[in-house]
Amino acid sequence: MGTVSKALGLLDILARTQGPKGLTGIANAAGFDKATTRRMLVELATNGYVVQNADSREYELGPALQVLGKIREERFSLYRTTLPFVRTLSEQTNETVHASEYSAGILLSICTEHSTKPIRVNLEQGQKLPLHATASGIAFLSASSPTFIEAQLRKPMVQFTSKTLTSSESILASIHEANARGYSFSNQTLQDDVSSVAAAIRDQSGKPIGAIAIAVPSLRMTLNAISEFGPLIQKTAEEISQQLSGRRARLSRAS
Amino acid sequence: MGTVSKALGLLDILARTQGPKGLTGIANAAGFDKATTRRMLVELATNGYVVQNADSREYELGPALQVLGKIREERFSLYRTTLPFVRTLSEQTNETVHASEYSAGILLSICTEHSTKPIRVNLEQGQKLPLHATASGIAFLSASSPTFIEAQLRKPMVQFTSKTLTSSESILASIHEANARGYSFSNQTLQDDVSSVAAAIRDQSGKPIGAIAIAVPSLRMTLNAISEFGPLIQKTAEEISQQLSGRRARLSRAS
DNA sequence: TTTAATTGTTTCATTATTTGAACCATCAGT
DNA sequence: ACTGATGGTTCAAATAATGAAACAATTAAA
Repeated sequence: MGTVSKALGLLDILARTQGPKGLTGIANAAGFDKATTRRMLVELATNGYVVQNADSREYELGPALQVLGKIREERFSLYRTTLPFVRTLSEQTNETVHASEYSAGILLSICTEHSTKPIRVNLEQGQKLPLHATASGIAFLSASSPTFIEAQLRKPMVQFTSKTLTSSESILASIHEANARGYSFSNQTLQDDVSSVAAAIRDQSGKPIGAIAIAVPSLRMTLNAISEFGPLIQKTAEEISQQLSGRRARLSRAS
Repeated sequence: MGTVSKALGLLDILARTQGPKGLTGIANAAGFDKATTRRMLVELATNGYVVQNADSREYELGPALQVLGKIREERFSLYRTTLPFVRTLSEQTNETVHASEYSAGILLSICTEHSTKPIRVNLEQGQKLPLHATASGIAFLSASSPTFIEAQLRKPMVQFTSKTLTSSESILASIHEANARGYSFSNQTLQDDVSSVAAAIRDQSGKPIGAIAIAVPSLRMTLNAISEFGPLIQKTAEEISQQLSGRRARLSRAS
């Protein structure tokens, strides 16, 4: 692993843990030496990616991330487009709904709205969704080219739960099912007791760029629920894809 | 410069230039070798910080930045707090208004609203504001501790325009003036034909954490304008500081 | 108050990664 | 087919990263 990835890993740690963290805590979490960790944090700090509290000496995410995030959002905002859809879908179903964007072999959850029910699926900001072990991933694959699918299936697949599918054959079967139905379905493949339905979001050319999913406690994911949520998520994904392709002109005319 | 800083510099380049960029373009802009640049871009890409268009092979900022930016914003959002103030101030004055946050020796512009006048000050997203050469910086310094000021004045100060102040004495004089008036004033110290008034934003303890400024084409920055904008920016900065300290409880009660 | 323990910071010889010139591959235009 | 760009790859040499250990500073315990 290169030095850059290690440093970026520190950002991930700061993002995942709530609140600021001390040097040794970060070093332990990352598995790096104190000295190494510190040098990286200092370097990140001089670039504004983290800030160190002058009193407590603890580190936190820095303003540069906000700046870059906002620039990225202005240029290409799957987030902005999906947000209203995710919201309404979550209100309609009162279940957790999330959109994700493909990047570097995985889907990155970019937009989540939680159910208000006492038992609900909880999703962290920026949760990583492996292609082989999530409904979103299967939906994404089912909208991908055969060569892409092949390449992904050749990669090693982590077994997250006892129900995670890790063989090419079983994944291909899921993909075919998803293609037949128009949406994908996963049952506890990434986390125990979580089931999801998902559909791919596509760009103008039809190439998938992400996915949207409804994540439900497996208890509530009955056949009835599937047949209600499935078509819903399929329709929503299509609407988002359409808005991403065609409607830009119309939107800018209106503003 | 460490490898990490170099890689982060690439992100900066992608942020500054509009739209995607090819490998050689980025390498040239950064002044690194193609091979070096590529290795870094690949590493950034595998972490989601940049994405490469599969067809054009061009690179762009990646979704990880949005994710981290949003997490940071949730935890500590000077941006969210200042945005409404920046907006109303910009409407009131019809001039460019921007807020900035201190990080690693400079102020980072985090929130800008532009004037609608044909001649206006234009400010890039994430513009870096050196402490010695901007009204925001002087305002920030004038709210800082003597030891901090001293440390900053010992650093080398870049001469951006013919009017940039680069001696400790002249900067100290500006700081004292700002303290006397309650707001700072700069005249073409960073860019030609741009004048600004600014005031510091403080946290609970009174320590400055950023600044807010009105940036005006020097032509329009008359004595009248200064005496109108100055007290305005001072009052706004105080309101923001108050909201950052005390009002969190009240706001959450209201929601 | 003294002692011990914890955390942050610096150093420096060792080690491993980064570097960049040269090379190859691919594509677009002539 | 030739030419000039651009993206991508290789590998010995150069350099930067590493981490154990020492040190400092702060906090907790005795």
